[in-house]
Order: sequence, then C-alpha cells, then structure tokens
Amino acid sequence: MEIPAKYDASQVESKWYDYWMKHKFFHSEPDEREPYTIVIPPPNVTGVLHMGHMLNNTIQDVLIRRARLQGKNACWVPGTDHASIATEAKVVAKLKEQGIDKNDLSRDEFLKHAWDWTHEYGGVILEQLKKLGCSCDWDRTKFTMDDDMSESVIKVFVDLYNKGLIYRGYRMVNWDPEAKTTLSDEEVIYEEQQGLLYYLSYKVEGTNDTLTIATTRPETIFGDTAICINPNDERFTHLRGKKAIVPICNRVIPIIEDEYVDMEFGTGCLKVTPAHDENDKNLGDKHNLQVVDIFNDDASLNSFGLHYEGKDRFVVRKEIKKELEDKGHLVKTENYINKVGTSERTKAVIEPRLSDQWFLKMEDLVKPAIKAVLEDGDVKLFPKKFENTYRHWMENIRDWNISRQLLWGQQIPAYYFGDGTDDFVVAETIEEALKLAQDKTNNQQFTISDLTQDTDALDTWFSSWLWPMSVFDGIRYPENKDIQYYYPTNDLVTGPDILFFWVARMIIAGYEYRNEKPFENVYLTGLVRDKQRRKMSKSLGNSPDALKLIEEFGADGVRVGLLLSSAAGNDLLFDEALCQQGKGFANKIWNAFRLIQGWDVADIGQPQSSKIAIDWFEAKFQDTLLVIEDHYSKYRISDALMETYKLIWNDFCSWFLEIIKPEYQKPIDKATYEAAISILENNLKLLHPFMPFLTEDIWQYISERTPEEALIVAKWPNPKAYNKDLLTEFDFASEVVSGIRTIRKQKNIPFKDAIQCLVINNEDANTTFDEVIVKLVNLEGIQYTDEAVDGALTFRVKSNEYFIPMAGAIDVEAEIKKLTEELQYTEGFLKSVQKKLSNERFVAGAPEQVVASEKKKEADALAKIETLKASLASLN
RNA sequence: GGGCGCAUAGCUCAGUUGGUUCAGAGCACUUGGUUUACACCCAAGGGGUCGGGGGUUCGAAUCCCUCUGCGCCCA
Repeated sequence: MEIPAKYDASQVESKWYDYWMKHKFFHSEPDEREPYTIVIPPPNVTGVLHMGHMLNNTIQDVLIRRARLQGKNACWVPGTDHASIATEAKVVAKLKEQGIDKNDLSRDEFLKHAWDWTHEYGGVILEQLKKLGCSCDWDRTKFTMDDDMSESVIKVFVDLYNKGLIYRGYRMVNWDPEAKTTLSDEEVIYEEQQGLLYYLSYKVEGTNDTLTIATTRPETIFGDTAICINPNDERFTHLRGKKAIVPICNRVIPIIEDEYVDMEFGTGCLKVTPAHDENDKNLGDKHNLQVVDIFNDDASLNSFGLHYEGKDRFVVRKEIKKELEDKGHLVKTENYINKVGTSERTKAVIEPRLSDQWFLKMEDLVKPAIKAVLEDGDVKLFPKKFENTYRHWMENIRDWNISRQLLWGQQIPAYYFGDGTDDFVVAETIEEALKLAQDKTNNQQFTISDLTQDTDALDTWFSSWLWPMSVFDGIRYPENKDIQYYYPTNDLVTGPDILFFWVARMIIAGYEYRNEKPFENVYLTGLVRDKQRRKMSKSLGNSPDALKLIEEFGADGVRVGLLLSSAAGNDLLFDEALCQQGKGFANKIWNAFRLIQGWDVADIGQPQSSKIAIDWFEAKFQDTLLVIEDHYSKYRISDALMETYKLIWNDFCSWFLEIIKPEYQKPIDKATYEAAISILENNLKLLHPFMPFLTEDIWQYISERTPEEALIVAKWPNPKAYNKDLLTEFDFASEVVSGIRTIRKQKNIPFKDAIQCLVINNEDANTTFDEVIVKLVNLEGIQYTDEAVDGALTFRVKSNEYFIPMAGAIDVEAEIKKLTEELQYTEGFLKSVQKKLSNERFVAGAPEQVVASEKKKEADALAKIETLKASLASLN
C-alpha cells in the first residue's frame, strides 16, 4: 500500500468521520451491555463554537471514546438550549434591522421569527462539533423547545404547582430595563463604577431644622417614603417622632428608627425608598411604609417624577442635581465607588423593581441534593474543592424566580379569569384549565375565551434542569426503555460558572422526579483564557476562530493542545503553540508508523537486543497503563494524555524503535516486526480518545479491516502482570547510555566509530541490557574488569565504574577535577545521612522502612566514595 | 463586608498519609548534531531559600499560626 509522506489531517478527518457515521458507531440503543452515558451541556442556539466549547466537548469525547473502547454501550446525547434572553435579544435586533418593532408583532408572529432564526443558526454549533471529532449520537439530538421537551417542562410546572411548591409573589426583582425582563440573581454582574455620593438636606416639618442624607441616586427621592435613623444615635434624638419634607415633591414622610442604619456610613440618616431598593423594601415592610414606584418599565420616570416624567433615570440624575443645587438642597457631593448590578446579556444597569413573579420554593427540594453531594457522595464533584462552593449556595438558597417577561420560551401555564389575586388556575392545557376554572368559580358558563394565559415565559434553566431526564423522555414516560437504561447518566462535563444555574438544579430535579441522581460524576473544567490570563471574549477579540485552528493544526492537534495544560478545575491559558505541539505529536506518530511500515521482513534470527526491548516495552506499557487508568479514575485527563504522550514519544519512539531498528537497508526479523506492530496497535488504542482521526487512519493502514475491526470499536488493553525488575534494569542501562553519549559528545567521537567500554561491576548489575547498550551507543562490546583502566575517560552509575579507553591523551587535570567534585558531593551527602542515623530519636522514632532506606543510602554512598577514591589514586 | 481557595523552575502545572522514588513533568532556554522515520527531528545540559516570618516534629513543599500578594463565589 502506498503511504503518503506527510500526514494530511484535513482529508483524513472528514474521511473517517463519514466512515464512523456511515457505520453508526456513535449511535446507541439499549442492550445488555453496561451503559455509559453523557448528556451534553446544551450550547445555546445563539452561539458559535468558542474555545470553552472546544475544551469541554473534547473532554467529553475523550471519555465517551474510552468508554466505547472499554466495551460499554456509549451514548453521548447532543443538543441545544433555547436561551430565552439571548435569543430574543438577537431576534429583536434582527427585526430592528429590517425595520420591524417587536411590539408591533403578535406573540405568534414573533415566535415564528424566533423559530426561523433558530432553524437557521441553531444547528451551527453542532456542525462545528463534528469537525472536532465529537462522537455524539446525532440521531438523539434534542432542543429544549422541541414539542416533547416543552411538554415535559409544562408538566413539571403544573406538578410542582399542585404540590404547592410554585407560588406567585410580589417581590423585588432584578429588572433589566433594556430587555424589559426580570433576571435571576445569577444573571446580574456587579461592577465597580465611579459615581458620586450626594448629600441632600431635607426640611424637618414644623421646624427650621434640616437633616442631611447621603445617597448615590438622587433621582429616587420621588420614591422616598421615610427617613430612618438609628435609635442609638444620640446626634438625632431631636428628630424622633418628627416628619421630614422631601425636596422638590414636598412629600411629608415620617422619620422612623431602626438599628439597621449604619451610624458610620454617610450622615447616619437614611432615605428609605421601598419601591427601588431591596433593603429599603424590607424596612418598609417592617415599618408599614407606603410604596411609591417612580419608574416605567424602561426605567424612565413616571408621573411621580413630576416634570421629569418620561426622562431616563440617568438623565434625571444629572438634571436633578442642578435643580437641588439651585434650590439649596445639595449640601455637597463626594466621589464614591459603588457596585452596580448590570445585566449579563444586555449590560444595562439593573433596576430593583417590585413585580408579580412566579417562584419555586427551594427549601425542601434542595435537601436530597445536599445529601447526595455532601453526605453520601452519590454525586461526586471533580475537583473536590467545588463542594464548598456548592454547600455555601445550597445552604443559603433562596426561592427561584422562574418567570421571565419574554416571549421566547415555554409560556407559563397559568390562566387568569378575573382580577383577584387568586383568580387563576394552572393546567397543562387550556381545556383542563377551563374545567378547573369552572370548578373553582362554580360557574359552568365559563368558556375558553374567558381565560387569559399568563404572558410570561419560563426561565430557560427551568427547561435545562430536566435535561438528563427529558432527553430520554423520562418526564412524560418515566417507565420507557431509554430512561430506564441510560439514567442515571455517568459523567457531566461543564464549567464551574454554571454549577448553580444548572448542575445543582439538575441534581434537585433528578431526585424530585426519579428519586435518583442525574449523573455520578461532575467534571468541572476551567475557563479558557488567553496568555495574559484574560478571559476569552468576543468584545476583547482575543478568542481564536475555532474552525481556523482545526484547519491549521488538525482536530487532533487542537484537541491535544487544549488538553495538554488543562488540569481539572484550573483555568487553561490557551496558546496556539500548544496546538502546534499537538500537531507535532501527530507528525511524530505518523513517522514512527512510516518507519515500521517501510521495513522489509525476512525469515532471520531475532537479535537479543530486540527480544529484550520487546519484553521491556511490554512491561513499560503495563506500568504506564496502570498510571493512566489511575489518572482517568480521578478525571485527570491532561495527566492521562501526558503519560500517553511520554509513553509514545520517549519510550516507544526514542528508545524502543531505536533499539529494534535494523541496519540501513537490512531487513527486520519477523518476530520483532510482528511485536512492533502489535505494540503500535496497543499504543493507538490508548491514544485514540485523544487523537481519534490520526489513530484510526494509521490503524486502517496497518491492515485491511472490516467495519467491526475499526479502531473506534476496538478493545481497550487489559492490565496484565508484568516484570517490574525489567524497568529498574532498563533505567540503569539508560543511565549508562547517557554516560557514553555524553563522552561521545565531549570528545566529538562520531557515532559511526564503534568504541570500547569496560566496567567494574561493583553493583553486580546483571547483563540483560548489555546488548541494548551496545547497539544504542555503538560499542564494540562491554567488557567486565576488576581494575581501573589507564588512559580512559570514566563515568559512574551508582558505584559501577565505566571506562572508555581513548587513543589520544586524556586530560588528567580535568578528570581529577570531575572526580574530586563528585567525591565532595558524595561525602557531603554521606555526612547528612550519617547525621540522621546517629540521631537516636530518629532511629527510635522513624518507621523501620525509613531507617533501612537511610542505611542503604549510607552503604551506597560509602561504596561510591571508595570507587571515586580508587580512581583518583590511579590518576595521581 | 462574609465565605472559599491559591502561591513550587522563565511559563503552565504535578507532588496522595509528614519519611524509599522529594524537589519533578511538559514547554521554553543553552550547547552539539544533514546517521538513510520525523528539523513538526535527535542528543546532552543549565535552571527552584517550594511567597515572607514564626511554630509543632527526630524529620516539613506537605501540619498549625501570622503577614503579603492573587483568584473565585456571595452580599
């Protein structure tokens, strides 16, 4: 077979992806095998593949491919979520470009546009995942707004409502005045902003006194309904029981007392605006204060703002400053840095606002989820450090505001039939709602047209928290074959930024609806940052184009690059050089294969060195396999890769192949060739999860394979007993090789000149690897001797002394210097060991094993010192 | 302001119960190399007061206290 001289990733990758798809290797159906299941963290439909996705999905693909090789029934369910806020924002922007105002459209018309948008862009990211090599079961692709998925969401809403866990509440929420919707606390980002602290004086009613308050938001004085002082504050005893007059609007408001007020901050007098501040709302509830809402839903002032009506809050802030100043109410301003909540999506400054919202009671729901992670270990977090974060959130959980003032999403299945706060019913369909309404009102004359459905949609997370169940239709049909077989899933791979949004809530939902965890292990990846540790983001423009990277370095190269330095839970500092390293690795393996493949095989005897090399590599392979398995078991994927990388590059290519390589244009013996092929195949298996394309390609070049024999479904190597002595003996031999190479380099001895080597075998090292050493450094042979050799360069491995006789003059001075340095070092070492051993408390206190090892160190040092001294004596 | 975590080679990180293998890996760096798989290569080498200080111990990168500097989450 003709083998291309260069590995061309772009051609190879599409070829094998098509091949895998054609033979349905990604597809899973329940059978008698053990299942291994991952559900993808659904990327949202507005996205394109970014570095975070690449990392995340590479890890999932590594896990799923390994499971497949291990003979499990591997099922990776892909899909997307509808991302209500983000998508709606995109659709609104697109309509705007076309000159269409969202508010001019009916609900159905808008949704049609949203669906069009989703159909056009929603699948892009999944197509990109294919380029990365992701072996998802594409037949199972789901979307959180699919009919069956939406039905599940509605069913769950109704169920929770009927259980009394969902309620309607008038609450202070985070209002995004741009998107005109509520945000959850998690969607608000607090940013430090330079602002001003305004000191304003209010008249005290019926006196000539004034009092001064400090505020960052002077425009909210129109909503003031009290002034609050601390009852312990002696500065203000004269204000007790009095009233104050709000500037400009001249509202008379009570002066109340509460220890909540911080006497140190500002002036010690606090203006209370219950409609526009969470803390003020609490104070207001406690003291029964009036609530005055001064804003429209776009955060412009309403009629309470008097002559400012219709103007934006920030405009008003500027203008009112001037008015207050003119009227003598502005005492002073100070620079002040405060934290301002902004919308994650629209960047608008959040306005705290009172409104009707739907809430889910969390207190009882979280209990099994806390237990599962923190007590029973049913669900394990990797790295473990996130358990603390999880605990903190779960133990301080607040009710979940699940309504959003948006159209794109599942419409809340609540139907109103009157103006009373209780005049509504909740049902899966409007027909059922009608029945309920008729019963509730005792009025059978009610018709569907008397019902109005709540216009709000549900929070997107209220869909995705069901994801591991709903993708298998486990909400609608809890007994179906798929959910029974695949649930609970095995691993979840996601970012720590959505530990609460999503992971915790899935655990909660899992226990509520199946009384079982949704997954066993959660692997939390780090964030992908650039070299300067900046988060990758579109606005910074520091995120490389994912597909271009794949084009340049190959999917395998990019996968390796991403994984190489992404220790679990640590941020990954992305650098294209890492992908280059991955590509270089691919090239290395390709060439190793070309080397083997190019050999002529003959019916000749097997050299001793080759036989030993095969035995040694098999031991090394087994030893490494155990290390790799251990890394996988701890989700240390980058360590598993590095271990594989070193096995292949160092042990296989640099040592093994160099040992068995036949002389130029000479054939190789059959036994060695076959062993080399078999070893290469095993290496490919270990490497396949990381570099699926390259490995499958080489695998198929090695011999003709039927689809059943494809690498993707090959059998992962089983651990076997192995000879550990071979490994230590090899390490010793490799030190000898290094010693000789160093001498060759120092003395500029060309490799093709065979040299002599004599050894005083003080260590009684066995001769197993002698042939290997001879071959690797081109010796005439290794001779054993009892006496130091004159006119030779020397080096030592442990207490063994090696001599390389030199024809020319030996630089005696240099030799003496080298030996003296070694001697001094060893003597110093001996001294420290003996100091330890002469310490009675050490000998008495330390474990036997430790003392024994110190004694061995002492003996080794003594032996080496003797050798060194003998050499020095022979030189002098 | 409250909570959690981190600090080891130029960079990114390992280092499990305090002691064999304890100061390590990869990259980067230096030096040498056109030997017929690969210069996307081969070989050899340098490099660390384990953030500072104190303590416990026969023994500390590892345990405790403290200081400094970072990061994350929550308010």
